[in-house]
Amino acid sequence: MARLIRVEEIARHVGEEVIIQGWVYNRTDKGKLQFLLVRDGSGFVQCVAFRKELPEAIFEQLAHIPQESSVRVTGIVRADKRAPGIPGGYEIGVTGFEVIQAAQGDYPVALKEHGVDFLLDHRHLWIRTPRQWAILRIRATVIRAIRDWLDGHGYVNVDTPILTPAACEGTTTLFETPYFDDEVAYLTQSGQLYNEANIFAFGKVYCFGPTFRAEKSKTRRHLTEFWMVEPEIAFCDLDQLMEIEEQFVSAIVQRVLEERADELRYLGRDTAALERITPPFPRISYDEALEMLAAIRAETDDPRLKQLLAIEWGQDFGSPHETELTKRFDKPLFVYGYPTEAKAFYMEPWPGRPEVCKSVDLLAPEGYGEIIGGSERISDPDLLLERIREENLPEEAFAWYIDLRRYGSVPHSGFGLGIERTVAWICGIEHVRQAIPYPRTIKRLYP
RNA sequence: UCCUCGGUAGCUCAAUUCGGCAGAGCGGCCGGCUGUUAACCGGUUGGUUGCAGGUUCAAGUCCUGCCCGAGGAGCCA
Repeated sequence: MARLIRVEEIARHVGEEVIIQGWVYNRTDKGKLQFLLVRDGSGFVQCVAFRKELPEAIFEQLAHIPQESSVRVTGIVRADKRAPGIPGGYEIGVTGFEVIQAAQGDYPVALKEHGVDFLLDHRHLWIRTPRQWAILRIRATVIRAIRDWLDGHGYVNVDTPILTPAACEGTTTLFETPYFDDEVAYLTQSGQLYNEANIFAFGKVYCFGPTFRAEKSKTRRHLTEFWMVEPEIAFCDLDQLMEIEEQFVSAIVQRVLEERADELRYLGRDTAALERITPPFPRISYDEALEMLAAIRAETDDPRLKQLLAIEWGQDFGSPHETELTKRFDKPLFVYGYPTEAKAFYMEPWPGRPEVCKSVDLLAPEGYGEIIGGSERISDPDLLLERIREENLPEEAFAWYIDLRRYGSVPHSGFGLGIERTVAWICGIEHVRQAIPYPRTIKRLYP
């Protein structure tokens, strides 16, 4: 009696008669021989049907089944090196075929080249194709690795609000939404301030969810809605923070290598580059980074690059700076000790150098840019108040935040890791919009 | 907000420096083929050239304005 199986476990069923439920991804018509590539959500498998081996009516139905129809296929599993699919190398010799629904009308997403705009308009269908499917499977594994690592290291998941009364950081643009009785709420751009409250109850915490930035950024690294995991740790200084970050990021990458090898292979990812991602990661200071950039500028003959890399002490790095710096390393790169003026108000000053703060960014290799921003936070209430006043932030809104430093303040640190940039880097894809199921960009709210 | 590139069939694109019958491939449909890998071969289907004006005997092509998209800068994860 044939058993229902999932394609991802097909290797365990060689020689058995099985049932696959799924959708017709592609069909190759060879006349008396039909190849169906069927996907069932867990993988893609080739089903081979010969005219002489099936009742005529069934074979005719199979030979005309439209792309993306839902079907139930019965057949014998066999190993065959020629068989395409994910995992591939196995195929099903069809003994039975049942149509659940024949797809109606032409399917828009052909197995051919399409433009970006067309694909994004059809994102609800595009995610069925193997490349997008593989990326989103890896995203799910990244998220699971994140939660498993944090849960396994004593962190408590404490969720923070998405509707907030004010900016966490005054600098970036917020999405505004009407709230009851003529009030206004903002979509969160970080759970950090709430995380800081939560560590005084739980020690080590993280929040994980969507965050929103109304920046008019149009690049391959930006979305207006993106997911971020933000751990925050009590009794933790900047050095300890970097150790946590490199352990954390390495664990995520290694987990994907273990569990999503088929998907990485399908994407054509150079896995050797990922296998190198183990602690420790190189660490350079902002000052050292500036020296490196000056050296790179001196070496290059490209006037455009010279122009792009121009930077003065006090400025934050742009994308070109990050790319050039990370080119010199084959692991993620820590850059710490940014100028205070370039960073948020809550960052602890460097001892003896108030113009520098105890911040650290983690830059991904291969030009994927900043995947983590973090810092040690100010723990002294008076200093925090002073910084809030310097930045002209509304003091009343931060009353609760200053409270945290009054009742048992401790050195503490935290960071935020951007999920889509991390997934894009691990997958080796060109744009973060493919690393989230339904990307939201400045020009796109559909589907 | 700025810079660069683009918008022609359902999709991807072509249409000759210098205006002259709007085309091909793919997809769909019909037929052929027992090992295809985005199959291949033959036939067939398919157009408000982003929008609005203007110049001209004639505009996809030239001019003006607008709309939309992409990549990048700035900002950021």
